[in-house]
Amino acid sequence: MPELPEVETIVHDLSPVVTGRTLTSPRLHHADVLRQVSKARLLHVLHGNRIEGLERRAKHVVVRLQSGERLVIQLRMTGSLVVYPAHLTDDERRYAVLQIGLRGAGQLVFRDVRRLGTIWLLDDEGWLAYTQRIGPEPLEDDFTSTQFARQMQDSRQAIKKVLMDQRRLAGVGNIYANEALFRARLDPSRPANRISQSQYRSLFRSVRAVLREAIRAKGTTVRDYRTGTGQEGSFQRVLRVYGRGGMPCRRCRTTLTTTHAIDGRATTFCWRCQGVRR
DNA sequence: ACGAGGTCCTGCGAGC
DNA sequence: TGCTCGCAGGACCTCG
Repeated sequence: MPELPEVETIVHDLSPVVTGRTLTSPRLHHADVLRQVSKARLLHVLHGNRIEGLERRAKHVVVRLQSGERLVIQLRMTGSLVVYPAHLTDDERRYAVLQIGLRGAGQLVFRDVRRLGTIWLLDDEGWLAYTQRIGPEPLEDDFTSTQFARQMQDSRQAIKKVLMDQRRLAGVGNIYANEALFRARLDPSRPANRISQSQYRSLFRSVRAVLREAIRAKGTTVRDYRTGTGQEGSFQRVLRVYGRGGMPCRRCRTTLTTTHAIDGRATTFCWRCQGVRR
């Protein structure tokens, strides 16, 4: 579920709460979420360790530990990360995958209903390999429209799919891909290698604008997503296309269309504004 | 090398 | 009411 703006919000909210805390009695309730680390090793490394900082890379939460390792959590569709008081209610314990005591500040809990989320424990070398597989961060100050176009333009695949390809660009998922393409007035199914440089400039600005606005709104809550303080985001109120199939285009009142033709994911667009052939 | 498609999970709402 | 089916914000892996 959470894409770049949601993870940015979670990290922003939780960072001041968890940074500098010593970790106590970690508990893992579902070992099937682990990648490249055993349960025994994860618990051993976490216990007594200290959180140096909380960061975001693409859609992933990165917990930097004093020991030098990084605990990486991919929230995927239904994952959430929340700090609860020391004792969890039954509701809070439900779907808990990993809970870690924070000395003096309750518990850090990774919850995930569908359990598609994953947990990684990486040393410097593992982290380097991990982060190098992911494309550039779209909101970095020095990221340019030219770089952006270079990441996409060699593919014959639909631009929407390419935009969501994490190896090409970090952090854009289905919601913001739909929104950015609408704003740039681009047909989501257009092959990436058939998009002009000026259209790439427009898409670049749209991607950055929509991500920034969504961060300001603390993310988009469709169902499960909550901020680090347990609140709903508010960007769902101003979505222009995502989830609005059958409703009128906010720009021209034409009925919006939803298809699953691109990579099997819900794609909503305005055929008139985005120049889609019917 | 690239792209298509399957897979990991559970919950929910629609439709019968 | 209760069942089945399809769908859901993601990313990885295998196959061709």
